[in-house]
Amino acid sequence: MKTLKELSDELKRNNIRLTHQRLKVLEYLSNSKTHPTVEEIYSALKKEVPSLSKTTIYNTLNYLSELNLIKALTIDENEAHFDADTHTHGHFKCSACGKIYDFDINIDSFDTEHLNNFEINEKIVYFKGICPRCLSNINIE
Amino acid sequence: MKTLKELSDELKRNNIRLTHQRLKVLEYLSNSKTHPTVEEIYSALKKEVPSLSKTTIYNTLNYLSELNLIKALTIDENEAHFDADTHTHGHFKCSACGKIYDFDINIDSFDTEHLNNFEINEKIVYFKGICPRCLSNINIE
DNA sequence: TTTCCTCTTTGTAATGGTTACAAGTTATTA
DNA sequence: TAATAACTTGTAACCATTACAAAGAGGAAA
Repeated sequence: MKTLKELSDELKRNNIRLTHQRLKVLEYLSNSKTHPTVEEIYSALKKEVPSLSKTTIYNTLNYLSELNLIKALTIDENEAHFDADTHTHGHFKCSACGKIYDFDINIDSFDTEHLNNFEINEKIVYFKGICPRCLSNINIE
Repeated sequence: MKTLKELSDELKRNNIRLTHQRLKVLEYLSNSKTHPTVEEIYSALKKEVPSLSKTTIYNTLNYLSELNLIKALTIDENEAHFDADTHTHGHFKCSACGKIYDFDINIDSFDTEHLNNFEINEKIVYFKGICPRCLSNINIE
C-alpha cells in the first residue's frame, strides 16, 4: 500500500500539481483496503469537499494509473476498482457478497516459457468463488 | 477449444433450443481462435443471417457463460472477449496491437495457502505487454 | 392439422460507467 | 500584477450491455 507521501512525491516528480482535490483522492485511496470504486470515493469525499466532481476523480485515478502508482482492477465486470497496493498480488472476488480480497502469490514463479519473446509488463491474477464469511452464511440457512 | 457438437449437445441437455441463430454463433465461436467480441461476431454473421440481432448474440453468449461452456474475458477494459476454450490457460494482451494470445500455465501449481477457507471456482491469469510482432516493428522504426 | 403454450428473436429504448468538452477557476512564473 | 498553463466542474456525449415488449417459431397434445 502506497503512503500518501509516496503518492504525492511521485506526482510532484511528474509535474502534476498537488491540488486539494487530488490530495483528498490520494489520501482516501492510500488509506483504503477495500479496493473502492469511483462512486465510493466520490460519495465519501463529497461530504468534505462539496464542490468535488466525478470527473476530477476519474482524472486523478487515470493519472495515477498511467504512472503505475495505483492499479485499476477489472475483476468486476461493470465497474473498475482501484488499489493503491502495486506490489504484485492476487485478487479474490466473492461471487456472493462482491467483496474483493487480497492474497499473496508468487506470480514470478510461473513457468512462462511460451512467452519468451514477449515483453511482459503486467501480471494479473484473479480468482473467483465464495469467501469464508458467505460460505458459513450459506450453511446456516 | 470446444467443438460445435459439444456445445450443441450441452445446450440440448439444458433444454435450450438449438435455433439457427444460436448454431451460427456457436459455430463461429468454436472455430475462432482470436477471442472475438460481440461486435466481431455480429458483423461476421450478419452477412449470412441478415435478420440477426445483437441481443441474440448477447443472449447466446450469456447462456453459454452461465453453463461454463465458454469464458468471457475482461482483459480488455471496454469490451468483453469470448473464448470457447475453457481449459485453464493464460491470456496475454498486447498493449500495442490489442491482440490477445493464449499461453499455457499451470495455474493449479500456485501456492494459495492464504485461501484455504475460500471456495475457488475460477482462476484467471492475464498478462499485458508487447508481443514479438510489435516488438520487431518498433525496432524497425 | 389445429390449438395452445412456451421459448426465441428482434428492434428499440433504457441503463450506467466512462470520457469529451467548454467555461470558469486556480496556481505558477516572470 | 499580468500572463500563461494547468485544473476543476457540470453537462453532454459515448458506447457496451441489458430490459422490455411485440412478433415469430417450434413442440406437444388432441
